[in-house]
Amino acid sequence: MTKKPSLGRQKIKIAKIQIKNHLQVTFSKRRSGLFKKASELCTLCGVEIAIVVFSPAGKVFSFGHPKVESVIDRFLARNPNLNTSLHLVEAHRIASIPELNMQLTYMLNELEVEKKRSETLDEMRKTSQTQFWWEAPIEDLNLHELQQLKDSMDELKKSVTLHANKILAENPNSVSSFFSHVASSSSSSAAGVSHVHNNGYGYGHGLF
Amino acid sequence: MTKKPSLGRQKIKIAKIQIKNHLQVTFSKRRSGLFKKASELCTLCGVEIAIVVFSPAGKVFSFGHPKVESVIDRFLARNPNLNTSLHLVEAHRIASIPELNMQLTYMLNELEVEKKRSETLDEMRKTSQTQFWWEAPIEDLNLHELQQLKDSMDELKKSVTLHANKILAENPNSVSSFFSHVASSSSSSAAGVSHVHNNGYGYGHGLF
DNA sequence: GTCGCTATGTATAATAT
DNA sequence: TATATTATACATAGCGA
Repeated sequence: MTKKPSLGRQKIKIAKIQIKNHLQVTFSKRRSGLFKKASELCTLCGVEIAIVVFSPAGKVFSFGHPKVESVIDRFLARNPNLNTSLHLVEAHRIASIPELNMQLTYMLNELEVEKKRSETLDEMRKTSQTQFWWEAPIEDLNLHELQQLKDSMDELKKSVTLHANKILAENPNSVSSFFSHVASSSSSSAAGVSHVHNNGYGYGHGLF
Repeated sequence: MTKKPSLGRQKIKIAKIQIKNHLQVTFSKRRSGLFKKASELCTLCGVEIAIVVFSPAGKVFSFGHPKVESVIDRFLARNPNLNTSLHLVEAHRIASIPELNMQLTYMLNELEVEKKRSETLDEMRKTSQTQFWWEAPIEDLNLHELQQLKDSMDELKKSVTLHANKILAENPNSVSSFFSHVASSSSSSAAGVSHVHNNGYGYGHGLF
């Protein structure tokens, strides 16, 4: 009984595999290999990762740690682009007050965090005798965030102002006292949210 | 001169690497290895793939064929329920527009305080001679939060636009008075900001 | 952070079941 | 189509520069 020994792993060119059966086998093996590598990378280095693969047949395979969606969300949040913007616009087309509520709650959360960080920096500055505030890397970075937060807020305010002026110009006699209570009422609402500090998106604070 | 020969590749346990330098090297090598494998899978099998990795320092690395965004969009299109914004919409109740106005006004007022405080601290940073704190690697982590905030604000702007236009058509006086209040309360600060640092992903001075 | 090096651990091409 | 076997191609740990 002479059995034919395996030739072992053969070298292949990295080019589209033409034999369909080979392609299917190779895809299956390499896909699992890729996901295994990704899993090891997660464990070894404690990183977040997401992999999405569409097979030649259009079937989707994915790997994610901790979850594909969370990593994608994080990625999209930092890489806004035309495609995702279009998605967001579409999402808002059917969105309503509740979503505005969520968004503003989230913004207020961030503002609270920034305020606390800013206060911490102030405290450090006032009592800094053994350590200067800029020697604390993490807190300093928060200042960076604060700066950018301020810029972003300025942008928002500018937009509001511009648009308000525009509307006023178009509706000169539309000024009424319908919303005149807003300014005086804002302080009470401020107390209602000042404690919000969870790091997720805010829920159910009924701001809008 | 006896030079110590390399021990060659050693077997390792798949567990979190504790030595930081070691972890960094391993992450870099395995990340490139993973991307190479993904590239080969693309070429061999002609598939679409996207990989997103957040390093321990919060830096993002990605690989995509043909593009990360296109694959992610395709993935999200298949999983509409996983869209964060739409998911959160379901968890909210409808509230009133006037309260939205209150919160926005409050937010703008708080912004004034935070902006001033930020500017003060910024001056301290400029007069210091220490290394630039924003070059620290952990910056990206906080930047992520900031990006989310920025995105939320942009989304809010878009949402308010839609609703404002809608309400304007139904009740022009109410909307106008709301914006007139905001405009007057923020005019002073707006004048104080001669320019806006957007970080490359700003929307400029787009109107609502 | 990157790259080169070397010895070795691992993935996998071809094949068979 | 998935899994097992083998011999080999490839990836990479440890160490420097």
